[in-house]
Amino acid sequence: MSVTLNDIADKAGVSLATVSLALNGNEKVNIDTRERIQRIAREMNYIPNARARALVNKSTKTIGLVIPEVINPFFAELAQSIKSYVRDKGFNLILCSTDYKSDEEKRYINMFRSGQVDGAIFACVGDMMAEHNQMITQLARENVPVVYVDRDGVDNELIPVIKSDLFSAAYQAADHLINLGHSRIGFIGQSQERLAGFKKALKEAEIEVKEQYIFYDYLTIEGGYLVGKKVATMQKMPTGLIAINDEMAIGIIQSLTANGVKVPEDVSVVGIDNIKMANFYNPPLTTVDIPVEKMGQKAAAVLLKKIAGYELDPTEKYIVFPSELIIRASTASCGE
Amino acid sequence: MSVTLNDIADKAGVSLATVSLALNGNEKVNIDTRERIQRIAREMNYIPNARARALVNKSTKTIGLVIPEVINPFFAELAQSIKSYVRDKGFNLILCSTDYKSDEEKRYINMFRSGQVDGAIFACVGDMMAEHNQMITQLARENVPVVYVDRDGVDNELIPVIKSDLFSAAYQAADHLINLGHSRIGFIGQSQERLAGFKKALKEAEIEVKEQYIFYDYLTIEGGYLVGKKVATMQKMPTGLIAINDEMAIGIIQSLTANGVKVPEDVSVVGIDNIKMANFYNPPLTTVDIPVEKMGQKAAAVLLKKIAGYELDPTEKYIVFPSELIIRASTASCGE
DNA sequence: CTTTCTATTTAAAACGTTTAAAATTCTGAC
DNA sequence: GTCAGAATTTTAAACGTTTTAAATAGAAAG
Repeated sequence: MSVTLNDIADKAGVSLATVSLALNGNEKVNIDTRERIQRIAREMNYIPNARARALVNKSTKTIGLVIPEVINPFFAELAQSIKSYVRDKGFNLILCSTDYKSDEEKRYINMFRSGQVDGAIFACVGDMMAEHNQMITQLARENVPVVYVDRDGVDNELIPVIKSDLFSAAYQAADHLINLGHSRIGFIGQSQERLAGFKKALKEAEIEVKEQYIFYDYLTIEGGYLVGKKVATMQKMPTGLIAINDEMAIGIIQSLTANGVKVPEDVSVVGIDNIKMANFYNPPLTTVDIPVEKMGQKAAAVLLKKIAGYELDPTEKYIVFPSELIIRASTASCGE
Repeated sequence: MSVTLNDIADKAGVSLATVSLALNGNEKVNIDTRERIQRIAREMNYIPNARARALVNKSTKTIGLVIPEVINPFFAELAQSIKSYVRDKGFNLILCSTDYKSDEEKRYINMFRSGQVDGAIFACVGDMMAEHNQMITQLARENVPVVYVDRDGVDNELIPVIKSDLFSAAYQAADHLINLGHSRIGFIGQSQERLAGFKKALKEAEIEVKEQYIFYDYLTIEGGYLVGKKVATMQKMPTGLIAINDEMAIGIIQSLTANGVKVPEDVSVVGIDNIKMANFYNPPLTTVDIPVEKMGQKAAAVLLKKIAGYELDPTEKYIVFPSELIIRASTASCGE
């Protein structure tokens, strides 16, 4: 159907090898022949067959990105930045969203094992069952380059980690609320590391951590909405709330407002991530900025370096990006 | 490095062909041999090489999705729904975002021509230069299955179209504002079809279309923000505004609010798309629902049908999904 | 013990490239 | 005109599967 090297060879009256060499710009083939072949190839509208190339080069020029979902703006931005980076280097991105299902993740891992990609980035969150991590480690042992984003691994030598400072992000958020005079502060999310940062800040301020102010709902807008509902019906509401991501924060604010609780007058809410919408929400969201774009770029750079076969610098095996508090209008001094 | 059919053949003491047949569950190979080979393959941790398979099967079990950007929730949802659908059928999704650049789109088209995917969905918006459409048509002629989403093509026989009723969406939005008593109505966006729907509604109500109320900014939150700024400084503001997508609507509301113009008291704003955030925004956004998820599924279904080599039903060559007005709190009766 | 089927296995080609090594052609020097 | 060496071209293997056609083994029947 489509034009092959052989077709060109026939038309040009040379061997297939010469054509291949010529089209790859090999200096060994005579300049006249080379240009003639290139012209003929152009005329015949030749496009090299990627599948055949992949087989012999042992490379598909494609990398896999595993995330829980695309709808989540944090991961969308991550995907965007990784895509831009790798594309500049001639790679494509296979988007692998798991919908938080471990079976999906396993399927992707097996796909990666089959050589369909040259490397992979895992940016999944949530409770990582041992089995996944083992499978991913196994994958890496089979010499498929892998990097983790915002997810800790067992062996950074094998799988480098690029992450944000989860601990500090939560600490900064809590610290901000404490400085505003809040003492009944809640936390919503499932991240151990962030919870630890939160607790540290409270402890330093000698504020007791109240279990009833800690929620473990889904990390979505809807999850946040549910939490807001619960909070609104408490006899003694917290006056400050920290959500593990901006989407939840928005859901919380929305349901608080719907239930007659004013933000920030009655309750202050802080998000984490600083997604684009945070700045455009009503009220504009106080949040902790995570440099997703930079993280994505770095993760991509490290992955491509591994794919190219270079040794990583020791500093590239575990990179932590700092977070930054962004004060907007969803937080205010404690009114009590 | 990794285990091949040959390795298994050696260990099992049979030929490579037998192994291949056995692992594919071919009934011709003796049940005992078959099970023995399967066991050995399992023990050796065998995974078939996707690259080799792709070459001989002339299929990568991968499809390409071209969209302007992932960050845009509309396209994120589209991507999500297409991904889920095709994955159930054993395909993977290569995410191709163009950042609205035509060169990027061309690069992707060439990649598709090289056989890196089994088919492609183009969901790009904006001004489609003739050159792209020609290249895509050419791609389709070379027997790469292609479908368009929300984008018209020249030849639906060659490239089926799955779209929402762009015209009616704008008509419904305008009609809603008119019913609320508005007569100074603005329109923001770059879609000819939608603009036509908008104009039709005004014409039916015998309202004049004012050029100064029509804006052609970027289809992003920031674009909306700029429009809002412009509107807020007009001596005679429109009292109703229709944005081509919800993100712009949100940007508009945000800048209007920041400039002391109240929504919906002073100005009513209608979006289009009904993204998740629309329901959680403050105020909740009146918008026109586009059934993205269904559209994505349908597009995927049609594409896979083409890939499988089936003829499409005549009804599958041009499918229009209806839109639905969702009234929330960003619109109100005209106060004047 | 042939013969004829059937059941099972295998050899070999094909997919479309890349590339190392071998073969050929060309050059200039003697 | 020969020869060494360089320049150019070609042969052939390799990548790891799938699949068709051919080969072999086994069983049943005469």
